[in-house]
Amino acid sequence: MDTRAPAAPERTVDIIARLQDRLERGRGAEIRLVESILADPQFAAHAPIAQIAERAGVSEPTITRLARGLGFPGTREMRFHLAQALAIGGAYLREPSVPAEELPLSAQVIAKVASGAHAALDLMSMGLADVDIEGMARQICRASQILVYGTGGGSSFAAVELQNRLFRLGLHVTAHTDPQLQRMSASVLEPKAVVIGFSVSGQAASVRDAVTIARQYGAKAIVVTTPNTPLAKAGDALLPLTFKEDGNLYKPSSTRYALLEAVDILAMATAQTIGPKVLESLRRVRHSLASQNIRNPDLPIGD
Amino acid sequence: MDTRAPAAPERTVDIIARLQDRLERGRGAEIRLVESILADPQFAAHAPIAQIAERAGVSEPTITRLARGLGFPGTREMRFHLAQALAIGGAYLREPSVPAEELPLSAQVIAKVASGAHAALDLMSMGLADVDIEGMARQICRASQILVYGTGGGSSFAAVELQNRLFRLGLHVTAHTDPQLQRMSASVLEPKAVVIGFSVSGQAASVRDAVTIARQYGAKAIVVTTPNTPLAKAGDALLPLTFKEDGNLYKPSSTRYALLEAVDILAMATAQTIGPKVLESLRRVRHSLASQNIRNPDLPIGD
DNA sequence: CAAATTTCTGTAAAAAAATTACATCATAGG
DNA sequence: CCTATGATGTAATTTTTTTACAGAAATTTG
Repeated sequence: MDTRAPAAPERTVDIIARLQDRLERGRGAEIRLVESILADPQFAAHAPIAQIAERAGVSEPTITRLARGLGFPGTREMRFHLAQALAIGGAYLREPSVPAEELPLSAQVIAKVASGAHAALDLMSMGLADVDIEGMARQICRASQILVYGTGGGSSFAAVELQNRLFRLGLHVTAHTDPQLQRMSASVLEPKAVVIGFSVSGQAASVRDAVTIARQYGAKAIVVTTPNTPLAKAGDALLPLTFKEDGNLYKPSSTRYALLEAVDILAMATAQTIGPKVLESLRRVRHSLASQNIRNPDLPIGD
Repeated sequence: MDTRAPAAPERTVDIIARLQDRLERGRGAEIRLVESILADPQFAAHAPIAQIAERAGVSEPTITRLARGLGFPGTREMRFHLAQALAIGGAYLREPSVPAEELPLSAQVIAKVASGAHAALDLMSMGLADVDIEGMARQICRASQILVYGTGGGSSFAAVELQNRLFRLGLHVTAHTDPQLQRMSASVLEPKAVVIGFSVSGQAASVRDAVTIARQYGAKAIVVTTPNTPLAKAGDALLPLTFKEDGNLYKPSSTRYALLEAVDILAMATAQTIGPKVLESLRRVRHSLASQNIRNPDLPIGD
């Protein structure tokens, strides 16, 4: 029997992304198979394995092996996930194969934006596999004060958003998007402060300076940025930002979705580390809003 | 052999509705089976037929018969449609394929955030099928002035973000997150202005007021909000916000991803409507940043 | 550069799953 | 109360999937 344990599946990433990933890594027969599945996923989702194998020019066991390789227990599970991906992402599958010109403009725009966003999230998730997020969360919730830095469209947005998420947890957090304020605030830190620096490019000088200054005064620095950049090297702990721009100039950068994911992951991990007592803080935030005009408890906190 | 031609499948009606229909019409064993499938469609969509039969307390052929009765050639097809229906219904959206308890905390957090984000995007995309985004884009790019309103965490974030995206296109756009400024600015609009109002709840009084005031002065109003809410009724054109909160209190609301998608769709559609001359505006924005420290042309504009 | 080892991949056999054929049982109509 | 129709289960059959194994290809090592 083949006793290799199935490779750890990339559990958070959708099946199409995983299949595309295999195109790079895989070998002969598997590549033919994956190409064939991606070329007509609809077919692969219903057809018996024998027919899929025939079309792809591979043997039947290769299909079972692919399913296992992707982390599924068998082909039935792989089919299930393929069917779901098709239902959802008809648009975002195989961008090039759909002659975009034939669709109405609205549908094209939706497809482009959604596929870019999904792809950005998937890529980001994949790069996070070996990151010690728990450790970062522990540092954040032990900090006496938290300063978040980010400059420029995407990064300042992420910094502000992280401030919004962390203050709800009852933490002392301040975001600075102004370069001067970043350097200034870093030089008057409390002891046991933690700073968090965002920069997509990893080049933002003010953020790097602020991080460096903060560390000189004994603060810990978490940086959310592209690996092997000046900022990445300046921090204590790196949350790597993985992204790929698609060069569509009309479409806003999908990297913002990856940044938002990074923010949410830090915020959620911190909330869980603090534990149930954050629920009280969240309840109070909600309560203060309830006095306004928002009654539905299913709505997100704060509109 | 059973020579009855399979009944023509009701392609227009989804499988869940058809199953519910069977509950009325059907007989003993079939009813038990359908009840069992509807109780846990997840399971029915991937379990082997033998297990489904056992749970429902029916024999295996009954399942094949049900599938035929619904108009499918066999159980494989029924499974396929069930999986798709589940995906669309949002009951199951890119859940990790492995029980969460076995994963380390970090991986759980990543999985929760990522699957929530994917789900929010998918749900949003689906609700956009019949929306006249082109029309909205035309109005935006013809406007003499654009005012964007949003109050509260998610909605103000979206308003500011849309401002960021539209000013890059060379448009005259201002976002207001302050309730007083919203009402005030709406009452001093230029002729041929367009206002865009964001509210997740659809209840935000200041946004609704501003939209109403703006329309009294002849401006067109696009609203991005939940259908059938006060704000939705107050606008000229609705970009419907479709979302479902999952009740995980530790996780930041995934609805922000849907808002970001709405922003990007409006921005991209507008950019395309304006056409190639926006590229010049975008180039200038980039150029002004290049004088700073950012050299890599693959990076998103503005970090 | 050849030998050895590891990794792929197909064939064929086995196991599992789904379907068919048929017998039985229940039920509605006479 | 019997008969006829249709529903349901059992068992046999067919189809589909998976496993086991062996040969081929690729990679590493001496």
